[in-house]
Amino acid sequence: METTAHETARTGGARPRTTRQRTAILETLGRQEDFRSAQQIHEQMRSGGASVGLATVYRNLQTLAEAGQVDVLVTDEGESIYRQCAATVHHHHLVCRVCGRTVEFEAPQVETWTREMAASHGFTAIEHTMEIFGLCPEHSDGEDPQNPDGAAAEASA
Amino acid sequence: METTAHETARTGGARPRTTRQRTAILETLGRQEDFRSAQQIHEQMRSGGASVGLATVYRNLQTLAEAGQVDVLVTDEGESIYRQCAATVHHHHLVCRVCGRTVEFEAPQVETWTREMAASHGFTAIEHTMEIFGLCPEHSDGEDPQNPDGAAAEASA
DNA sequence: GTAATTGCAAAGGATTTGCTCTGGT
DNA sequence: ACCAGAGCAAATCCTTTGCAATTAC
Repeated sequence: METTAHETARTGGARPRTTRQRTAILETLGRQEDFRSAQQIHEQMRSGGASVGLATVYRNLQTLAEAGQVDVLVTDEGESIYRQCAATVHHHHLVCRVCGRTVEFEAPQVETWTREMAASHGFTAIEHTMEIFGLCPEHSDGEDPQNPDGAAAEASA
Repeated sequence: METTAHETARTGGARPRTTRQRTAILETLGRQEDFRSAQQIHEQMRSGGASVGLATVYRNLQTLAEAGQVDVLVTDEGESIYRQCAATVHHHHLVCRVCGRTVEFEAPQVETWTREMAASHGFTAIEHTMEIFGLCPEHSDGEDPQNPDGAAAEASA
């Protein structure tokens, strides 16, 4: 992929440069408490007066995601949405279908259980995804318990 | 589901016409024991001698998915993959990252736990997704012949 | 006979990539 | 100065859609 001749012999030796755009993106992410798509973030930044290219936003989000600095989710429409999470360890999300508000949580027992279950089938190198969607307290009152939106996994704001 | 009966439009059901293509698609799905993308299915059908348009495959898979006759998963690359599952009730999947071999399973305790957890945060109308990926027994030891990328970047959450 | 279905091919939408220019360090 | 990073547009990829020709019923 990349044959870097000049490489600081450092593990994962990518040292991110502090550019105006990168800073702005991180700052924007810091304000979000919900998941947003790259395009939404880009548009939001522009509205806020920042001058950033869409490709740059995509590239940075990708980098940040790989670095584990942001969490990524893929909606059922195949769109990637990002969020800067407080937790740095493996965790899951409880997302409000209406406002996108997100609660992070850990589920040690689920981790254990899935691992055992998978192992019992002879599977290794196990990984998993788990997301919970619902209506947050603010959007629960008097709402229809049967949401017309089937398995919608949209986090629109 | 193959009863050739005269159904009055009562059960809110649109009556799908029995076309050569639709039949072929269903038959192909019946043979699969793993998740496949629309394009893969289409190609496979063509290789098998069937003459079907890609759009038709997409349209039918969409219809079948809505009807609950097939399960859909969205990969981390945003591609939709389909599979005709044995279980008709809510269930999850344990999928091999190499060959796609899939094991269906139920996880009542997880269902319960997530429900309680979400409720404790005041959330209602709870729904969730959970998929497990790994390497099946056959692909656990050796390397991945197609994906020289052992550690997949699963959108863990 | 009539309307649903098919089939291209063109259109869409999200994300990536080539290449040049800019700006950190 | 040097090279990672930014920008923009063209290029990809998957999926959807418009519309005439088919075909099930």
